[in-house]
Amino acid sequence: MDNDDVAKVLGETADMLELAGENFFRVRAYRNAAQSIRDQTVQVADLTPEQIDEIPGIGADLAKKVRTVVETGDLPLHHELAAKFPPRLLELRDVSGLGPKRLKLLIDRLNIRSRDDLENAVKSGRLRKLSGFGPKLEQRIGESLQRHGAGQGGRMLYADAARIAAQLSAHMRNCGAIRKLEIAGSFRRRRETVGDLDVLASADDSAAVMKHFIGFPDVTQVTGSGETKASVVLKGGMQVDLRVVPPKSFGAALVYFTGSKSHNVHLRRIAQARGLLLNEYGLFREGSAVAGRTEQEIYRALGISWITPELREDRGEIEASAAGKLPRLIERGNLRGDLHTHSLYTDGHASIEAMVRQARDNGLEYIAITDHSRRLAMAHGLDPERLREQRKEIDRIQKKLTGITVLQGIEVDILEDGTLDLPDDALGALDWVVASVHYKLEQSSAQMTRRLCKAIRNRKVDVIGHPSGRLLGHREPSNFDLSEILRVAREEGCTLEVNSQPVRLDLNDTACLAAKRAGVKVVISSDAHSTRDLQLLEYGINQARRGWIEKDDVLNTRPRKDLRARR
DNA sequence: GATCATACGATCGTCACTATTCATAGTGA
Repeated sequence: MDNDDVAKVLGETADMLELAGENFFRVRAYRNAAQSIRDQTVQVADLTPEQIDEIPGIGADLAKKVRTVVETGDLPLHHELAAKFPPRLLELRDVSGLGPKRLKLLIDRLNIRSRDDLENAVKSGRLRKLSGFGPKLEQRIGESLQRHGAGQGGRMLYADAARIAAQLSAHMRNCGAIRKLEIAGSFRRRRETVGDLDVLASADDSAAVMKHFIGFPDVTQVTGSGETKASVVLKGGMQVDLRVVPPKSFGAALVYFTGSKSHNVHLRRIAQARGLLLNEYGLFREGSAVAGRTEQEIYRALGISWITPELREDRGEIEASAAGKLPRLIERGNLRGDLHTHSLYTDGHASIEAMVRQARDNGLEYIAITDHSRRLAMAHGLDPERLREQRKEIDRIQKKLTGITVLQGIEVDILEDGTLDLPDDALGALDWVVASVHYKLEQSSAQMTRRLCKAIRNRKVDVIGHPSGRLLGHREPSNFDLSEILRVAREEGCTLEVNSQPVRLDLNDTACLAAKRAGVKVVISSDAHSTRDLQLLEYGINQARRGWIEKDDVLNTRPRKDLRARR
């Protein structure tokens, strides 16, 4: 059990307690504990009960329960509650417009037990007849269901897939028969969501590899198993396919299974034009192998240089490679600072000092603390008065700590008319201003374009945070005219954020590419709400790399003194 | 269920928006 597993049990317990009508504060205690555990940088499994008790938000009772979860993988309370509700109920948690109260009503009155039940109830118009429901709610719920079903198509966030991939790779490495191992597919291309994992192994004894693979502890079902191929379903529903190939074909298979499909089609066309045949077994001329052992070998034989998986979408990378003009993509080591982070002043879970120390330990030269502005009441957003208090604390910390520069920033809300949630003089006193939209995201494209452009034109604004506002699997991006936004950003010298939260990754890859082509700089930021979150930069980097972003396209690769050319 | 602290019992992020019972409950950030 790692921290995320433990947190998941507590979080689900909270959900079910809430549904059972439990005291709201008890529910929140479980939720807070789950969050606290997610924030930990050490594994709770390695801690004594006393040490667990010291984690904020965890008292004697929950500490005991955490130990139980760690030791048994389960919690009696969780078990008990789960027995009271339909087994597939938790899949309804994320439906927009459905909270615990309405969900409870649906279970009790309409005997809704799954997504399918709910979908049928919506279709037959039964929802609107319930007291408290009406046509509009019914429609909203129907739309949300559709978005979930179609939009993500059962895909998992990259970060979640990465966790599974790491565990699986560790397991597979214990298999002596394996010579080489890669997880290919969209995971290797670092797409923002991943449908399934394609594991590729090279070995002479494939039977031994098969056996070892099926023995992975999280396997719940073996859906196929032959001599060189096996498919399993893991706990949590992720499908994993394994292919075992001989070493002489490993490179070819890796190209083939990494994709994308359109990239592969393009490669095969090039092979054909040269009188070659490319497939998953190798590159052949008149039946005899020309290449196949490594990817490099294959690309070289096709007359182009190796292309990093993130670029393999047939968006011009093959032409660029042929012309020797592949971009030198941004790397984690290029980033000097993080320009979007939160602290206890609003909805962060760590003190400013803790955030700064962690950033320094991570090798950053500067960090901007950018808490929310007052419009976000739930986060206890800052007004000018509290901003001044925060400035004093930052100054104090800056005096105490060397080796890192602390900037005072803000994540100021862009109000619905495009004005900002704080007056210009308050913003003017700050070192860094992120401006973001957090509500009324469903405006028309014309309205949203105007709103964002107005914010961009405000000279106090340095960067637009998570520009589209999307939440993968939960909320569609808002509509706006990207080329107009880019035109104005370019004109004004304003930058756009690549937010590294796994559920955001916003700008997305194609928008990154559009920004680069429009001459607009991006800022890659963690939007960290805890010290642990500061590591999320990795995911923003992935997305930026998929969007052809190079070091010079990214503002926070510059030294602190060169950050604000704009004002 | 955790935390604070007149040490047992009170307190625990807030507010805008939506839909419906049009003043209020529920949700969402």
